[in-house]
Amino acid sequence: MRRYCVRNGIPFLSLSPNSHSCFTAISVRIFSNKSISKFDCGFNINCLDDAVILFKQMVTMKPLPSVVEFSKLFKTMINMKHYSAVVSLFREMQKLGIPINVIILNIVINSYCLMHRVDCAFSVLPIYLKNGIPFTVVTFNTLLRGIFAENKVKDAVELFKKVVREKICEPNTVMYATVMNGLSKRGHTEKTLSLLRLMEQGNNTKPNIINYNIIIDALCKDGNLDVAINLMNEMKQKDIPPDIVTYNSIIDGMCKLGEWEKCKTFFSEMVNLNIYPNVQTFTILTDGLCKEGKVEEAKEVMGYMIEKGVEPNIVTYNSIMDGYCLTGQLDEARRLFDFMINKCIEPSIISYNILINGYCKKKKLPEAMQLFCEISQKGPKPSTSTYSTILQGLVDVGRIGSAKNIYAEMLSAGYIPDLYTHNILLNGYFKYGLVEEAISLFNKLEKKGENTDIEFYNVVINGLCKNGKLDEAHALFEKLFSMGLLPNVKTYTTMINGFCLQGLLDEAKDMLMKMVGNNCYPNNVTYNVMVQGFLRCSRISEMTIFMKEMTGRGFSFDASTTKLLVNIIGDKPLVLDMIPELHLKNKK
DNA sequence: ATAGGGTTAG
Repeated sequence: MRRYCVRNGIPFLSLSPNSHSCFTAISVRIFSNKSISKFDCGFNINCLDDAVILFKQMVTMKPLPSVVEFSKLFKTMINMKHYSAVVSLFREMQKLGIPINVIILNIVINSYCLMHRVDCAFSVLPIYLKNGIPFTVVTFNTLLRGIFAENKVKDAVELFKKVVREKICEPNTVMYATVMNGLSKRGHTEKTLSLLRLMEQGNNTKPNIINYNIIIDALCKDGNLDVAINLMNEMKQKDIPPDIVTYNSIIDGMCKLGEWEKCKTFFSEMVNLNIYPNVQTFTILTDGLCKEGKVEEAKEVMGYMIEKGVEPNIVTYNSIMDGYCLTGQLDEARRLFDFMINKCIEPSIISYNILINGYCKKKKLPEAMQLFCEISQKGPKPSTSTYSTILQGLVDVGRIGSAKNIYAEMLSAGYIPDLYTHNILLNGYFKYGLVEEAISLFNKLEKKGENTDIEFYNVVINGLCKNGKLDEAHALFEKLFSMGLLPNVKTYTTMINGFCLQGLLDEAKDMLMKMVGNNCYPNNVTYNVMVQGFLRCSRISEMTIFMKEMTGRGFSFDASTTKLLVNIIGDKPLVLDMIPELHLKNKK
């Protein structure tokens, strides 16, 4: 029997079946992301070359290795992110007439999806038909994931409906989970919940713990903890006990609302149920505390977790470092950074990004730039986020020209800007009045038709409003619905503000009605924007009524409203007297 | 041998 063997990193065929250092093709052990110190523990594929060499050997073997071996190889290549190479090798297989099956085709589809080439993924479908290979639920599930990854929510939902309606395949819990996750991560919590309810009605697809966890996490991220906890109780009743993921989501939601007492309650509850907090649970706590500026308490949590035998990981340290940056303790952040290195925990690119961001937020651009240069010499490879962070820093100090240069540098270095990058740039262009530049970039990006989300449109709508192009902004807003993008509270608030700035109070009020009608509820910013609109138009009595509703719901005037009040009616005590609540707030 | 859930930075 022929066997594979590796010596000095070079794989070759061995005909010695009894050699201990050799493994059969079936038991080929392939390691990708984990680095392996010894070669004698199996067949290691550590780079693309290894994979290609192995492939070349495999295709010359007689008899040919089974398609299972090819699948394993391809999967390993996917783990190493060599997606396009998988496609090339697959083409090679086809050329050589090597038999294929549904699994290897699904893997090819996944490769295209991971390359963000859903269009190409679809072009694989005819190969199934030509070879008489039936699609499986995995085929469509992989496609759905790919479509969502390109933010094409509407297309994904359409495909899902088509699959169900035309009974192309029977959706299973995984497919529901994929669609639910795709929807929930893009703000469609309502639809995600509807899908859970739809699953409950069917006989074959009763929701499992993963389906519940997806919607619970989405609700928690929305701050809708009441509904999340109701669902958790529902799970318990249905004999699907919540697990560590469920509790971590709930605790994260509670932390972000600053509900520390409830955090503790759930923490105790999970421990009582023998679900032990893990490093993620504790990191949720350190992160939550740091985000509130309570870095010292976060450090106490870290001490506690170590006491309990749970080792902090890089995410934990990063969260605390970010806490230091947020509270302006940049030196402390830098100490911690060095501490990590001393503990042999290599700072990740995220650690660098946090520190760079810390400097940028303090407007210490030279320090930020220096760190940026440092990593290009040693340390982790900069990420798209690193560039975005620097861009944001430059935009914040008004250095649009430098930002443009860095952006160009980023492109020429082969980085693919993401939504954040473009949002920062567009926002910068609009903010400094480079409207032409902004619109031209927007048109270019929109023409590509992918990688846009609601935040992207929020930036553009806001920019148009602030630059006197309300009509264009409004038209874009209306277009969102036909694109399957759901305006969020920011979108509506931006439009309301746009109307208010032009004195179009009635349009602003209509928009407020519209958002509530679409199950999107005004937040503090929305209320403040409305109040400022009323103020600017001196519609004080309407404002008073509106304000009663606002304070009744627990919202209050923010700094910008107070400032406007001082400017407009600061010396008119008579008007102030008409607004008793405000009087109270100002005295506080 | 292929597809699904929770933590960090912009």
